[in-house]
Amino acid sequence: MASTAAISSDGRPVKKRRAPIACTACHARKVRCNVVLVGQPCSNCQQDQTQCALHVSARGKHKRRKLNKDARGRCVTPTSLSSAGPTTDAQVPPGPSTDLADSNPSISPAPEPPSRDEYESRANVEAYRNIVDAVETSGAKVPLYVGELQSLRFIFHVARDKSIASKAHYLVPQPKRRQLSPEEYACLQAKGAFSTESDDLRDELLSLFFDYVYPILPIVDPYDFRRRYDAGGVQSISPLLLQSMFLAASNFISTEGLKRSGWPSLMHMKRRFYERAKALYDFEYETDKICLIQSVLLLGYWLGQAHDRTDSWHWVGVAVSLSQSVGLHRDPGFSDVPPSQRSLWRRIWWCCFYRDRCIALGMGRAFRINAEDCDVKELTLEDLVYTAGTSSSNWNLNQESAAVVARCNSYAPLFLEIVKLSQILGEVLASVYRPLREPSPWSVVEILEEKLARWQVALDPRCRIDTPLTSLNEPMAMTLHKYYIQILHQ
DNA sequence: TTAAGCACCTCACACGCACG
DNA sequence: CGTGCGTGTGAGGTGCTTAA
Repeated sequence: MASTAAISSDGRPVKKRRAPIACTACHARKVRCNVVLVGQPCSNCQQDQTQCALHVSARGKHKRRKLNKDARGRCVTPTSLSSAGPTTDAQVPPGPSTDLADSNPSISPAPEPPSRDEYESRANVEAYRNIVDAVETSGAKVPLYVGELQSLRFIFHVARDKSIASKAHYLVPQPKRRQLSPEEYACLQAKGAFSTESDDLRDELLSLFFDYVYPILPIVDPYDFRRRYDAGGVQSISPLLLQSMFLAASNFISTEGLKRSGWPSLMHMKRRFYERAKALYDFEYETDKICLIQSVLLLGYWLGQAHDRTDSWHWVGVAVSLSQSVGLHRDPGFSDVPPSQRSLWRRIWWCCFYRDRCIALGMGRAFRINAEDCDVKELTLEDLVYTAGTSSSNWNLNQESAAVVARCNSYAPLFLEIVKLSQILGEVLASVYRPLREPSPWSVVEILEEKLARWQVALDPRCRIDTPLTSLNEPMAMTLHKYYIQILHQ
């Protein structure tokens, strides 16, 4: 009755499948609803100009009675009668049974045309397979995250392709840069978005970046960055990333450096770097999401004014959102992602984590990252230290770049401690920021105090302000960062 | 055209059985 | 004995059909 046998073009009866869910209006009128096929509003609601709301199912919420063992087998219900009759497609058990039918042509029914649902799944599988097959091609790669088994990966699951369904992270060819219209290009040019500054100022800003920004926000791989910079010059660096690095580094420029640069004031300089980067971001110039995340994290260094819509809070939110969209919050597991990429992704994720906690503390708001939704491995020294080759002379970098990478290596323990402190800070914030809950009991405060005390005891000696200098070559910036950690702790 | 009775479909859970 | 799979069954839901 419900599944009426309509007649197909070749004369065979075609079973009409029921919709898995009907809208409240169709449900009330007891008429066929196509909300699943066409989306809201369904055809009936559209025709009647009524609101199309989905009916909340109570299925599965009712506790079932225990079955009477004796009654089983003897009692023949209408359901069991219907099951004994001609099987509907819904009653065909999934998996091997269909394969068995396929292997025996004598008992296999005539092939049926795919249903609409099946057809759409096949088309999606094909589309995603093309992406996955493209992984083998050479050239720049960007991450693709297909989520959990109940999301896009479900499509692969439908296709019973276990090798695909077991992975969520992929590296796929980087999409081509969007073709800018002449007006857009002229606008970016007018803002100076492609300006690389004079050689002296650029080198000074990049040097400041790696000494003052990188130790507490190691979002780029210094070896990879300097190697590309040495080989391909400034043209090999993304304009968006470059302007963002300039912005972050300009906070640390000396008075003499500012005078030499020719900019009228520090504020003027920072505003221009920010406007250039923001213009590149708004025109969607950059297609590599990893590069986008690195850049927007740095844009968080723009403090702006009280009424600014795009302040640090905004940019950290964008960075966290983008990171989650490419799956940086999840461990890549068995995915074919090389170790160097995994390390970089981990660093970027923990940078997001640290900035999220830090901005939440500074602005007195709730943090965005729920630690329970993330299973990224803890950061280690190996993720932050470039060790290939025994000495910097083997690194295939020029002398200046090798010195930068060596200094970055020495800063590594600082960020490890910052991450540990951020994790405790998150717990402290969660215990304080409870608008709808009872204040945390004193016992929780004591536990957190103990955690902080334990962190201080276990603090890496290289990060302590009371530890004597290990070497006369220790950079001045190191001392500054040690004090920063102490302030963060207090 | 609309309202509603009711056949039967779908889902989730209980249970039995095979297998390691 | 534990685990996984297949099957039976109760409950909720859909929508065909018919009467008003």
